[in-house]
Amino acid sequence: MTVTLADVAARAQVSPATVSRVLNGNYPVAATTRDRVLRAVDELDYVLNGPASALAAATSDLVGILVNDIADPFFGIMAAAIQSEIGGPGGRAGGERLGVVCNTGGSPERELTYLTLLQRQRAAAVVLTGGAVENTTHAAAVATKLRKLADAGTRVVLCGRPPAPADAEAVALTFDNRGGGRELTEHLIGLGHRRMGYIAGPEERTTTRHRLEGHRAALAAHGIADDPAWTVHGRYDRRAGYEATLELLRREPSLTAVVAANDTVALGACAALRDSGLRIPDDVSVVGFDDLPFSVDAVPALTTVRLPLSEAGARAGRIAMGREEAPDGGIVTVQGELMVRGSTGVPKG
Amino acid sequence: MTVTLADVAARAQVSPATVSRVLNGNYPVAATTRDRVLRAVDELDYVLNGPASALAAATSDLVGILVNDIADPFFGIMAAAIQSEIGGPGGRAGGERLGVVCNTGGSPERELTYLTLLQRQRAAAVVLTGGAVENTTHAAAVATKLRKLADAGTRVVLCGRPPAPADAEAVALTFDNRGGGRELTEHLIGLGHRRMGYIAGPEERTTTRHRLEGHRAALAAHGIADDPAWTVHGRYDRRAGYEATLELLRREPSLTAVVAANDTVALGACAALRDSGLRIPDDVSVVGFDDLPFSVDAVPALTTVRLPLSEAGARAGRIAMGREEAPDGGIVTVQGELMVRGSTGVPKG
DNA sequence: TCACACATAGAAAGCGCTTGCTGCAACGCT
DNA sequence: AGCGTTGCAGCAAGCGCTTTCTATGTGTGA
Repeated sequence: MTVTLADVAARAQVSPATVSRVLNGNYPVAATTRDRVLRAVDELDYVLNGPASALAAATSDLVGILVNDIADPFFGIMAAAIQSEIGGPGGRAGGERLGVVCNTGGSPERELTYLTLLQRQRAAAVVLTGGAVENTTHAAAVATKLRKLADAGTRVVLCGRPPAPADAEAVALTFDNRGGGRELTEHLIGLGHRRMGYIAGPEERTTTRHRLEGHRAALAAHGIADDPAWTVHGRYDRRAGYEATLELLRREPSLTAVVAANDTVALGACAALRDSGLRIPDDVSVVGFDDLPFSVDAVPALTTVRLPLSEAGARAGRIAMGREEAPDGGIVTVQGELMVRGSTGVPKG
Repeated sequence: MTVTLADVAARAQVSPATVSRVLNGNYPVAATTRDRVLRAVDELDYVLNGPASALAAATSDLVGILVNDIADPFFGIMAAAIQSEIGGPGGRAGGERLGVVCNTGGSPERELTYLTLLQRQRAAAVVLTGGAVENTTHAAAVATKLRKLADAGTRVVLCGRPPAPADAEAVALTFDNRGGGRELTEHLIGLGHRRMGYIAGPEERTTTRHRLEGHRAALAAHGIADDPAWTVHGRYDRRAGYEATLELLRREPSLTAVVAANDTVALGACAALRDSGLRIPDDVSVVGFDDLPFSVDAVPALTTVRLPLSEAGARAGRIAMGREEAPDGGIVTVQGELMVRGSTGVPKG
C-alpha cells in the first residue's frame, strides 16, 4: 500500500541503508548513486515515515512552542518568529522541523501535560514563552519535567519567561518587565501624576509581579504613597481592563492616570474611561505595555513600552535549533523601549 | 537509560502486551492487574514513546492546524478554538492529541511542505484554516496532497476555507464572505453613500475575491457604477490599509466611505483618514470585516461583520476528532452578522 | 462429571527506519 | 609489485511499541 524505504531501494537498485543515507545526507554517497535514489524517490512519490525514523534515530524533528494564549497577538507574534526560525518550511537551511504551537491557556496542568506530550514525542527542542505561574509546587513540577527533557536531549529555551530558580541551566531570554514598568510610571510621574490606578494581570504570574514591582519602585523612588486599593488584578484581556477601570474609578474618582498591565488591558481601560465620560489624556492618562501593532492605532495612540517580540522570538528559535550560541550564563535580559504617544499628558487637576 | 514498556512490565510482573493494553485501554484487563501496572508506570515515571507507538500502530496523535498568519488574531482565535477541541490537555475526554499549529505565512509552498511534514508524521487529522490561494497549479497540488492524506487515514477539515473543486469530498466549514461583503456595502448604500473606496486583500485569495464580489454585487444591485480605480489591493495588515487609504484619497478625494477587507486593514484606514484630517464617520465612513476583539474598541467603534470564529473553529476541531458528524454534503456555510457601530454614518456631502 | 464457552494474559512477529560494522574496489605509496 | 588507504555500499541488529494468535484458568450447562 504505502511506499517504504525498501521500495525505493529496490527501484534504485541499492540497499535501504543507502537510501536512508541519501535522504539524511550525512554520509558519503556517490553522486550517481544519489541521483538514482532521488529519482526513485520522486517516481514513487515516497514520503519518509516520521515515527519510524524518530524511533530508529531516537530523536524527532518536532519543536514545541508553548504559549499562554495563541489568540493573543503577544504570543502570536513570538510564535510566528520562533517558527520562522526553526527551519520549518521556508526557514533557512537544515533539517525541516515541525514547529508545534501548544496553547496552554495559562493553565499549569496543561503546560505540564503538553510537556509530557512533547517528551513522549521525543521533541528536538521546546520553547516556553511568556510569564510563568508562580506556584511553588507547580514550578517544581515544571522544572523537573524540563530537566528530564534536557536529559533526554531536548533543547529547552525560555522566551520572555524568567527562569525559575530550579530551572537552573536553561537558556533564557527574559524581558525587562520591571524596568519597563518603572519607566512607564516614571514617565507619568514626570508629567505630574500622583494619583495613579494600576490594573495588574492575574496574580501568581511572574510577568504580572515584575511589572507591578516596577510601578511600585517608581512610586517609592518619588516618595509617592502606594495605596493598595489602587491596584486591581484581572486577566490579560480587554474585558478585564474595562471592568478593572470601572472598579478603580469607583474606588477613587480623582485618579489622573491608569497604568495597565498590557496594551490589551489598556484598550479596555480606554473604553471604560470613555464610557464614563472621561477624556484621554485630558482627564485621565493611560499607559499600556508591549506595544502590540494595534496600540499605535488606538485613539489617542497608546503610550507604552515596546518589547521586541519578534526579535526575541527569532533569537529563541535560533538557539533552540542550535544555530546560535546560547548567551553566556544562559540568561539575557531584553530591554523594552518607552514609546510616548498621545494617551498620556499633563494632569489637569 | 530511559524507561521502556518492558521495564514497566517487569516491575508489574506482567508481559509488555498487558502494559500496552492497560495504557491504551481497549482490551479487557483485570482490575487488579491494571492497578499493578498503573502503579509501576507511576513509580518508574514512565512516558510512552510516541514514535514507537505511532510506528507500531500506524497512526499518531498529531493533529495539524494550518494557518496563514499566526500573529493575526483572526487565525489565533480559530486555532485556539480548534486546539481546545482536539482534546489536547484540558480538552474533553478521549485520547490526548497534540495540536500542531503550522504557520504558512500564506505561502503555497510552505503550505505544501507542511502538509508533507504532517503526512510524514502520519497525522491523525489536518485542519486548514482561512482563505486559499487561487492558483490553479498550486490548488491542484494541494488537492492531490489532501487526497493522499485522506487515503492514508488522516481526516481533513477545512475551516473558513472554500473547498477547491478538486478537494471533492473534504469536509468544509466556509464563511459567507460574499454575503457579508454585500451586507456591509448595502448598509453603506442605505445610509446614502455612493462613492466608496474598497481596500481588498491580496489578489489570488479566495477570501479576497469573495468579499470583493459581495461588495460589487451590492453596487450592481443598486445601479452604482463600479470604478475599478476605487479598488486597491494590499496585504491583510494595518499598514496596507493605511497606505491603500492614502492612495484611494489621492485618486478620489471625494470618497464618503472606505470598505476594508478586514478589521485590521480598517484600522489602518482609520489612521490614514485621521492623519489626513478627515473625521470618521462625519467625513468618511469606514467598515471592516471579522469583528475581531479590538474592533469594538476602535474610536469610533468599527461597523463590521462578525464571524463566529471561535464556534466555527470548535466545530471544525470536533469534526476533525470524529467527535461530531460531518455535515451532509460535507459543506456548511457559516453566516456572519452585520454589526453596525459608530464608524459609519450618513454622508455629509 | 465432562465438554465447552468465556475472560484474561503471554509469545512473538513485525511496523519502517538508522547505523555500526564489514566488505570490496580502486587508488597511491615505497 | 606489494600493501596500506580511502571511498562507497551492504548487512543486520535493533529502536519500543501494537496486535494477532495462542494458552491457560475459571465458570457453566447437560
